[in-house]
Amino acid sequence: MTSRDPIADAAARLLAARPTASMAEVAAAAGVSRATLFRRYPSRSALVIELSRRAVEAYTAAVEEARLEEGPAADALARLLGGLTRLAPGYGLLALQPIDEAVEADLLALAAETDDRVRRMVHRGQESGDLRVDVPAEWVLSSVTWLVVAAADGVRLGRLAAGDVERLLTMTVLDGLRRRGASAGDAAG
Amino acid sequence: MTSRDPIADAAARLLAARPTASMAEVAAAAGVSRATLFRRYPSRSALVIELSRRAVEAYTAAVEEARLEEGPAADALARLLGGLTRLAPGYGLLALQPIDEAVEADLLALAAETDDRVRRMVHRGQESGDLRVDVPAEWVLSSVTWLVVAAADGVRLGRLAAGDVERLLTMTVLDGLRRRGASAGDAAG
DNA sequence: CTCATCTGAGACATATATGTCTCATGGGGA
DNA sequence: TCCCCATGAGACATATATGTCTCAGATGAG
Repeated sequence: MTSRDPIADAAARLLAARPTASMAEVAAAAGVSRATLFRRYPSRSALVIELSRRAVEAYTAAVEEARLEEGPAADALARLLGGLTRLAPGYGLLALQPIDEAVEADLLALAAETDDRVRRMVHRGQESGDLRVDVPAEWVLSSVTWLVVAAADGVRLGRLAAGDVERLLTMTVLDGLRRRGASAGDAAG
Repeated sequence: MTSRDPIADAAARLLAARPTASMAEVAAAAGVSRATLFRRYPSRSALVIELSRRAVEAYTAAVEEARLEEGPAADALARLLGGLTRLAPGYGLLALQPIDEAVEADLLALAAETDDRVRRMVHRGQESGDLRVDVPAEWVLSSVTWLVVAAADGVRLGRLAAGDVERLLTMTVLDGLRRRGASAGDAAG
């Protein structure tokens, strides 16, 4: 996950994994001094807002790139998982940072449009027989979001190989959500 | 999730959902004053250690109650999910609290024995043909752990009904991890 | 070589959180 | 009714974190 701002990237990774980290620790993780961090971001709150904005943008971009309206829903879901797997190490648990409520409301509103695209993909998959109908789109959204965090955490702890997680995720999520009887590669049940 | 100590229960729930909450906020959530909280737990660190100990104990008890050595592994996994679903609201993200490294090492060692029981259940399920063999036990452990957190989070946010989550989890996790061709209730593929 | 820009280090002020202590109050048991 | 225990509230001290500022040094461009 790359961005134009290595300080923001390092900060996001640290705060995603360690929500209670101080600004001194964030600066150290970013390889700069506290003074430089504060030159770039005037407060911890400003930093968290910026990182949260980037997280929502990255999520929206990943959903865009997954082209959820194209092809079988299962394939679209696989593409989505690929994109989100790349985001999770840097953004996964950032939502745990305290943030101004008005800003949070704005960000949630932005993310809501993107969430809706995912829901619509789930619904069309259920209508086409591609995805199981006994699972609400809400659960698909939640489980996908948290499983990419699980994958990132497993890699961070050295329990999973980074090269394996996308395949594992895709396999297990698809088999958990696909309609019974459908298999990988099938377009019909 | 009930315990003999309502202060500890409330503290665990708050810190699981909001890792950056202060002791004042913990006290408020527990319905006691800061003075009383400090009478019961001499420091934030002491509180976090106690809550972490309880989390590991509860995890161990849930794995014990799931009787992972009995019956088909898929059934054992379903029982485990049921037990862990009840734990997640109170303990899910508690691991994000900073804790003394020596204490953490002790707790990890305790949890490791319980983790091994889960791994053994996965292995015997793979040997018996009950669970898919292309997914490492590590991923089973990770995904189960984080999906129960996802379920708890979904309920907390009002997106999922508490009564539904165990069924949704069990269905989707089992279908994601079961060997291809096996179905609910089957003992053979 | 000079100058502008950026940075790190550390001092300092402020804010917040933690932890301690004291006193008044309330509840329950004898 | 009395006494003991537990509690809340708030004051206070200490620690930690945040945020600001200044100065020296390094780097790169002209």
